[in-house]
Amino acid sequence: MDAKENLITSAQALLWERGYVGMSPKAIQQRAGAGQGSMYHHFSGKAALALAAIQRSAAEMQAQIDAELNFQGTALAQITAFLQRERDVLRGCRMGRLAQDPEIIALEELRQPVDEIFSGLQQRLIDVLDSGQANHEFLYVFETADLAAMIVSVLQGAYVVARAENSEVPFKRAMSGLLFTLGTLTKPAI
Amino acid sequence: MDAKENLITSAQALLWERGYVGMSPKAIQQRAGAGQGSMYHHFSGKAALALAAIQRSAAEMQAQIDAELNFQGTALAQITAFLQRERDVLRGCRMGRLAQDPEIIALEELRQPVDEIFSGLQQRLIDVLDSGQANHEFLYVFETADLAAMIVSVLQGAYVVARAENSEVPFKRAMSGLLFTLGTLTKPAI
DNA sequence: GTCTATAAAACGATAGAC
DNA sequence: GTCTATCGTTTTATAGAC
Repeated sequence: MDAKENLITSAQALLWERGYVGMSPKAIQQRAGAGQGSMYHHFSGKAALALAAIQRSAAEMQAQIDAELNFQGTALAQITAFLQRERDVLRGCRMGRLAQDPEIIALEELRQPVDEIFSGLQQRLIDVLDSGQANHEFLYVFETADLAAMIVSVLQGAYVVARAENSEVPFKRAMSGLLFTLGTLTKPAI
Repeated sequence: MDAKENLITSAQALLWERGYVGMSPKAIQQRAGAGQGSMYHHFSGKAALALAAIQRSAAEMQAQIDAELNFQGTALAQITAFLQRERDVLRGCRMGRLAQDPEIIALEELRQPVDEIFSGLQQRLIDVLDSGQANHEFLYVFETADLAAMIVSVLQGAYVVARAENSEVPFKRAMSGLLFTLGTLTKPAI
């Protein structure tokens, strides 16, 4: 087993569960099955290890997003598929979790990967919506950047509300509401 | 100055900024200008003080929501006014912040006030949307619970994305996108 | 009610042996 | 590379004087 790898995956899990503030070096080491010496040999400290873990998580998410929003089918079909993929709702979003952490937000280098995921996802959605506009899939001309920001926000907010209520129900409702409203943009009222 | 009051408002601020995990008794005391003895005289410990602070914050938010969604004007007008009120975007939502905290979610009594705020806000929005449906303000018949969950989620998620990008821009875009889509539900395509 | 003293454990890291 | 020992600080209290 590669201790350095174990430390990174361990930190990834703890950042997801407890955030930067709630993650201690000791907890990382125990979960990784590594000692103090090992951790401080591979990383200069908690911040450096967290950076490696965040970058890894960001890369994993980016790969998933790239695979999902792949420009096949209509804009609505792509976005629907993206929104309906299986998610561990009550666990929340790895990146959204970090956006709430005061230390992540305070340290530019830790916030940057989080920023890039959200900026990149929005741009991807803008591209999809723009192609939908070009193909006249929508009944309206709209600011695609606004719709993209709204879609990402529904997803992030639905995780938040689900955790608050300790239930997947509000998440599913928010997705249904979003898919309904997006649907009305493509077909006229009855 | 009432030390007990100072301790509660101090804990409210720290919960907002740093969450339960990131808030230490010492920090609460310093911000409140109170000593150890004072805090432990008024509260049995960190959890008890946090509960008082969360309940206070929840009550304040509930009062604000009640004042804002007050059944005057059309459903769209009420929701628009609610969404457009001034917000300290980069500070985020007090309650949404707590929903991400592992210790808040783990302790039923700490999560409950957070749950109630979100459940209550959704119910309020459902009532507003139902009255809009009854008055035939919309072009569509839809599941008002789904739309309510979506609206609350956009708001919560927009805070998250704004913090991730350290910018109010995505928040404003999400609001614009939401108001546009809600608008299309009330008037036909051109 | 508030103060100061005390304390066991955890935090975040360093040092040096192996 | 990993281990153990050590370190100063912070955490989350408790105890008892005032």
